[in-house]
Amino acid sequence: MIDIKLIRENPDLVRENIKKKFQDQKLPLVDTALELDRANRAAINEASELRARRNQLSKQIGMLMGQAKKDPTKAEEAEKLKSEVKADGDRLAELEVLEDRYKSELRAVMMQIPQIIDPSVPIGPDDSHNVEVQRFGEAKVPEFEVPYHTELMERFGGIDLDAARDVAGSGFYYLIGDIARLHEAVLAYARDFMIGKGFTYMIPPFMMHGNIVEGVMSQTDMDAMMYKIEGEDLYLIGTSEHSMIGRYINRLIPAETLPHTLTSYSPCFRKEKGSHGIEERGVYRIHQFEKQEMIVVCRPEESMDWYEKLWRYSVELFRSLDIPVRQLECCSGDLADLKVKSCDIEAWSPRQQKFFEVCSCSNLGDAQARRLNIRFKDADGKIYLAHTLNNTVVAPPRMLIALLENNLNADGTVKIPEVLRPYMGGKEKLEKAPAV
RNA sequence: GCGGAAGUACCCAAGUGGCCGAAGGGGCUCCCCUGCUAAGGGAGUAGACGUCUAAACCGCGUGCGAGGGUUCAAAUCCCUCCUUCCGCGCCA
Repeated sequence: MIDIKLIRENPDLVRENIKKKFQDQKLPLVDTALELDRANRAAINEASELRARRNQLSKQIGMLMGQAKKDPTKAEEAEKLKSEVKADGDRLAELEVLEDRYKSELRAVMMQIPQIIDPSVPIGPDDSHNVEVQRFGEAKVPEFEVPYHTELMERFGGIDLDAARDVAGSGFYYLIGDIARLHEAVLAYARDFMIGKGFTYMIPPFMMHGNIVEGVMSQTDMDAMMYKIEGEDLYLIGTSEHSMIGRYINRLIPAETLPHTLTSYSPCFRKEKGSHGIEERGVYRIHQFEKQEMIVVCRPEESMDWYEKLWRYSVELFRSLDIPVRQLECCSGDLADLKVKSCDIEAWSPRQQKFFEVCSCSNLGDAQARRLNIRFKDADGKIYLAHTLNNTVVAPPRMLIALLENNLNADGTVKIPEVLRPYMGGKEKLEKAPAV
């Protein structure tokens, strides 16, 4: 959400931004917002004048009522004033309804107007125009054939999708034995990696109220992603970012504690509406997965530096697991409405001989902060909206695909990267095992 | 889940319809006094949001857990919800 003042002062900038995001159908919203804003302020002004009058007269009535005990004529005066105040009551009630209506209509419109994107964001209509910025590590194609990841996992007795379908439907999994252990090893390693970078480890709620959902994501994302608990004002989180940012609702953060650099663990639940391609079977796109996340809440002028740091942490982590990656920058049309700038870290798939998304790093600017009222008080006493960022450290089910494929040996075993071995009881490789 | 109590500013806390946007402490800030001190005295201390404004000050409005209602007028009366505490029950 952007500042209404920006629309008042510079509507053309806002329109230009909408065009850059190829959302021309939203252009009329700018005028709608201006109109509602004007009407809203007019209603506020008239209503507060009436309230001021009422307050004043009511005070006089109070005094007259007091005096009426000695002097009965004062009671008549009081009655006269009462009817005067009452006469304004209807108009005030009308204005109050208008105020509420304009306010909520304006908010609804403002929620649809996209965040102003960073000037550095490449312009393009959709994800086909995303830009590869840089590669890290050598993307190798082995001599031997690399099987589909579910087949690899089955080789080590590590997955049962059939039973998961019976129990919860497609999009769920049982991980078993060393694969399950490797999954947890990756999470534990990622957690410690971020703690080593000075981040604070946190485990947030896995459910949240509707108002938090609205604060952290756009309506379209919400419809496509979120599971609601029946009969309760509760949603399952789609990522720990949701409840981690929600934690800051209505907070006035002491400036000296900034930046807040946090790393959170949570399971994530997503509807993943619609059907997906043959390459998204197995544990690639699922309704439930686990993720280690990084969250930063910082001063506005620092958010771009943090953005750079955050995606580099992802690269560093994947490189420490011998997985080649690349940075892919989101173009304007592919950028979610709340985001100022965003990029994906993609891991190399030797089987597909292409990169696939494993991390998503975003600078939300003040968009979430304005929706959720997340502010900080500076040393000079002034109050500003904070900036929020998030990035994946690692989401193990999906990243295991890259891990298994890139560390596959010719003999069919999988090398366990050294950094993970302490979390695997010292084990150096995965070997054939029967499924249980 | 059942029963009971409570939510007032940074903290504690008074306040049951009208000069209450809110007594009194503590804390904090500033000042004064004093050389032996975790002493005494004085002053200040509702922030925030909205509106007005070129902007700021001022003014006005909102604001006593949240949302409704009654009333000329609500911290105060009524309703709903949330949270916390104490019992009982249940459960990792």
